[in-house]
Amino acid sequence: MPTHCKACENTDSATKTLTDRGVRLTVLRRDVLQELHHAKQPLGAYDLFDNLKSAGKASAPPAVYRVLDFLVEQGLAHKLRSLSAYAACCLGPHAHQAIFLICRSCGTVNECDIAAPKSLTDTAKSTGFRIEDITIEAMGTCRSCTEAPN
Amino acid sequence: MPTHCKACENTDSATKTLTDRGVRLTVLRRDVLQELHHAKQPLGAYDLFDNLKSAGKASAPPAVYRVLDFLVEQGLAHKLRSLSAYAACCLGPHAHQAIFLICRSCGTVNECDIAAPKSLTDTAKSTGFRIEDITIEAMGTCRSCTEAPN
DNA sequence: ATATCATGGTTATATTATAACCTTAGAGGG
DNA sequence: CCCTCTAAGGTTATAATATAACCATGATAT
Repeated sequence: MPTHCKACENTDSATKTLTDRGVRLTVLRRDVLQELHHAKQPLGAYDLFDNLKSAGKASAPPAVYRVLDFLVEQGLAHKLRSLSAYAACCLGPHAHQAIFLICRSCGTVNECDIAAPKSLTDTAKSTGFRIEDITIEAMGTCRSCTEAPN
Repeated sequence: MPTHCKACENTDSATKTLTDRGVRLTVLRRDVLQELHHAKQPLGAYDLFDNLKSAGKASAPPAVYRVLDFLVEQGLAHKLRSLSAYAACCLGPHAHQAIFLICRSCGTVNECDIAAPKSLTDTAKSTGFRIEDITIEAMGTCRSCTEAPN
């Protein structure tokens, strides 16, 4: 493994963010985050669990779920509800509205930093609904899978 | 039960749509749809199953899941991924982009008929991603729960 | 040093969803 | 009207996802 691994750099940078926030960065948390950063696709909680387990790094599912909740809370990972899976945030560790384009065919996910639709925030505002969390996910087929179907 | 039940009317209207489409409307499908229309909140597959089971109308979970898939396909119901639950579509049986405001506190859901954010469709177009299905859900707190917290 | 609290371990189980295979019943052709 | 074909549903078992509840450990702060 070369020194210049983009995924590791991302992990390091996220790690630094946590430290700066005064939040505790444990080995397990870092391991999970690292796995997510190295994955080409979102990983299910049990994918993560199995990997960490094999490496002698995780004990049981609850540990993994706790870490995932933590990472999502900290804005370092996202839960993709359409997949029941998790992905490292690739847009910086600030809270943001992320939108996902998920390819049904190859499973890759494209995270976009676009604002919530105005019509949505307008509706919320006019009905007095306080938005706390937005999920926006588009399932479909990415260009390369369209052009070179399996 | 009075003759003028809004939920029943909705069910009838949806029912008619199916018939017009030449799609088969079975007793089970109608029962599930009716349950969804009468529910104040989205129902989980097992909520539906338990209710139908008690009424001697359903056999086992797969039957319910099959009906739910069917109803979603036909645009008569929606799956709310944030809740792992299902709600009758209250906007007409045409395929449409629905957006949901889900109150964490009282569980009620507000279905809005707003278009997908332009920024999303633009991004998809520019990257060659073919969108097949969009999930947009906002979790939060509705006005009445904000004003009269439990 | 020790009390406190966040973290993780552990066991068990809840909840959501589907695979695989068989039976029934409705639609349509003869 | 009967037969065939197929869509729908029944049935059993199990997979996949997630959490409850309680205990052990180890960092932190005074």
